[in-house]
Amino acid sequence: MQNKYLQIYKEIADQIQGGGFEAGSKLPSEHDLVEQFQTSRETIRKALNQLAQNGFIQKVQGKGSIVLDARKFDFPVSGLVSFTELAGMLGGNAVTEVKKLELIHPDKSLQGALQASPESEVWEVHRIREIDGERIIFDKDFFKKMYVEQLTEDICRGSIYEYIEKELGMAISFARKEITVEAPTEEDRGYLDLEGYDTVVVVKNFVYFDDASLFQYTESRHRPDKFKFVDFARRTKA
Amino acid sequence: MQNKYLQIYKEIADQIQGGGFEAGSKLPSEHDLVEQFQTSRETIRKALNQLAQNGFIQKVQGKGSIVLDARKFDFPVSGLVSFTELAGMLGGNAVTEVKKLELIHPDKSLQGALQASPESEVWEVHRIREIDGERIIFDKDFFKKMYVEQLTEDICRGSIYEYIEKELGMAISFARKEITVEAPTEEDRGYLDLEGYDTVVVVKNFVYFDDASLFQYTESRHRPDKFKFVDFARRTKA
DNA sequence: GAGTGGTCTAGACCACCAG
DNA sequence: TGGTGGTCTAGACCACTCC
Repeated sequence: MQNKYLQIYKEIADQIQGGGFEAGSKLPSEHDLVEQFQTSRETIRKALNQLAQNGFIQKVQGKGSIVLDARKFDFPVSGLVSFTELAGMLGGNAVTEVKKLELIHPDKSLQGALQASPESEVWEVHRIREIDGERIIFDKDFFKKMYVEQLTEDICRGSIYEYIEKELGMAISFARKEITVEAPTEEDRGYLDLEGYDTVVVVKNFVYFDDASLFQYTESRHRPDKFKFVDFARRTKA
Repeated sequence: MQNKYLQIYKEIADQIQGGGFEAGSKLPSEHDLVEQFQTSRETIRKALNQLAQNGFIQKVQGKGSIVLDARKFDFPVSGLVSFTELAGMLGGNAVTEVKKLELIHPDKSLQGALQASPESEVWEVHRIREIDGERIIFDKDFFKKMYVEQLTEDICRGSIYEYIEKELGMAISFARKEITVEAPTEEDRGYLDLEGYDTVVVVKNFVYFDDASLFQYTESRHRPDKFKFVDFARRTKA
């Protein structure tokens, strides 16, 4: 165990999710929590700030911390509903098919997106995501080879993300997403079961490491009817 | 003037945006900043955490704070590219047309979305957003009347948001967004210049006040080719 | 080992909300 | 007026990076 404020965060978060605190009621005051957890007030405040950022409570000056209804928001609190979550929601079976797995030299536009030189090597991965036999999502990933030496079809069938964090021990720090709607390319038509839809939802993802270096560029191309994105934006104070 | 850490945040943010710090270089250490601003380290750290959250810097333990290239990201850092920003980007003229402005009693689905009783009164506002004569966005807004007594066409032609924060002095605290793609309704076809597109991008917005009460529900329905959403997600530590 | 950011403390004063 | 959260301080120790 470590990180006292994270322990406190987890304990309170569990209590809220488990119904230990009623939605709409108030948390004990920071002063009370200091006594309860035998710690300093700033540490309690760090835990409460995490709770507020993650949608568990809402802090109101002069009044207290109001417990929000965490269950009202079908998870995740924020972010793209991922392929496996989507499959779970729809109750279907999820299959990933790797269509391409090659080392390439980046072209002009990719050099810009990845901040890579023309001579550098880049993994290009194409994956099709199927649910109940329907090809719903076409994922195009580009990784700098200097960060990921080996990439196999097996790894690609799972979550490349997870592989990198767990196996390679590199911390993915933040990501910038852009969502637009475009006309399908020939590639899209070949890969996806578009069923008459003449648009695809394109999610462009720029993923960075902890040291601020750009690591991955991904395009996720979705059939429009199966797409859902959820964002829980919050004005945070420090 | 107040809030020392916000002043420090602004000063450093301005320097980064003005090119005073090279992208990729490092900020002075927290220790140095303590001396420079004659304050305590925790205050400096609050300012730096804000900078990190807003995409100006990236903190790396044991190394320092790396300056990111703020200009690389066309603004805003995060969030829906709003109507007026969109108009600015496209260089066109923006016009808002108010199609409906009425007090209604919420139906079943709206009662759920707004957490309102059937007897309560709710403002319903329909607005069409035009750029260069093309009707691009159809905004459907619902406000609880208990929060906003008066609403005029004039107010609706501008930003209702801004009106509430500035005039009514209520602090809007956080919002939950859901983005999906749907087939256009008859209403959409009547209001928007869809030009053959057979989808609309639907952004559902749930807006809350500081005291965690739900205040507004909005549906923003976009012609797909003019839609863009940007999200700058970040793993934050406290 | 020197320097960096990450956590934690114990106390202070302020701004805001309620009765 | 008493209780709440918001800011700020000065110091301590730890974990990590780099030489």
